[in-house]
Amino acid sequence: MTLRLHAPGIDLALTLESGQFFRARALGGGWWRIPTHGRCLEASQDGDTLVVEGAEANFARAFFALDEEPAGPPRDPRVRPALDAARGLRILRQEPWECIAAFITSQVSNIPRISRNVEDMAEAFGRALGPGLPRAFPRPEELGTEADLRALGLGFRARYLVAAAAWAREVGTERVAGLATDELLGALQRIPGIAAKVADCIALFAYGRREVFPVDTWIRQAVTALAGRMTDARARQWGRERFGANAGFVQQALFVWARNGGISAPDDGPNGSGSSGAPPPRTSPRPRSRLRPGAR
DNA sequence: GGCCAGGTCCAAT
DNA sequence: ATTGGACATGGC
Repeated sequence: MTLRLHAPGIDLALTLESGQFFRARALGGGWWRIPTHGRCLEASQDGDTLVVEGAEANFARAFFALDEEPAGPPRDPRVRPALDAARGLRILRQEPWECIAAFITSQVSNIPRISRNVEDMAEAFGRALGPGLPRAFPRPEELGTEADLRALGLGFRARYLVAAAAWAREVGTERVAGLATDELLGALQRIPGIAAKVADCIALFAYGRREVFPVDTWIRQAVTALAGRMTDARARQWGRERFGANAGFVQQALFVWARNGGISAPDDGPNGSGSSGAPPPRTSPRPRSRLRPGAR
């Protein structure tokens, strides 16, 4: 069964490689394999049409958030370059438990490693989805012990993952789905290993809360370039107040933009204690990892 | 081979 | 309330 879904302006490759979801793999020919929500679908794009195999329309529309209003014009013209760089980006609606685990895994890491860690957890503990297919991400009760996870290379995150799995089993990810956003964030932050940044990512990428503005090292740099140095907590507020219902989208656009070298301002750590004397500005931002320039 | 990474927790101001 | 280190491992 092949689905053709109207997805105006979408850039599927950008969406799947923007660092919000870690299990999409390019199959070649513009096709992607996407294990999510306990199944494996395939997708490609034909202009404004999303072509999907292996899922029913309602499921695909929900995962790709196709019924959402596209982000309106930015209130702040300074983010225009970032939004241009991220044209076609969509925010997916991920499965909450996998999203929780993935963003715990993301701590002090990088996208290639996060992807590998998430894949390793699936291959080690997940249910088989079929011959030749990747495994599902393990359910909370299937995730291994802390020692198992350390053996997979998860490091200090292993303890947090085990705690989050216990929470997901005992409380359940659906129990908090109806909470107001700040209550949801509070509930998530009661899990050891989840603080503001990871909670924001989960609220944004799994619970559809587009009004949050997760602040990581890249966003810290972007906000510094746009509005000057401030603490992460302030930057988070700044983004929420400035971009309102679009904060999450703008944040992800800034993330893509910053990682692609859109920033030239220096950065000095999470608390904005910048050296008062003007430091020699780096002339080049540093040759950081690109977002695979070859990939569409 | 270092440096630093989609952070968080804890102890010491 | 703010701040510096520790935490495990691996990309580049």
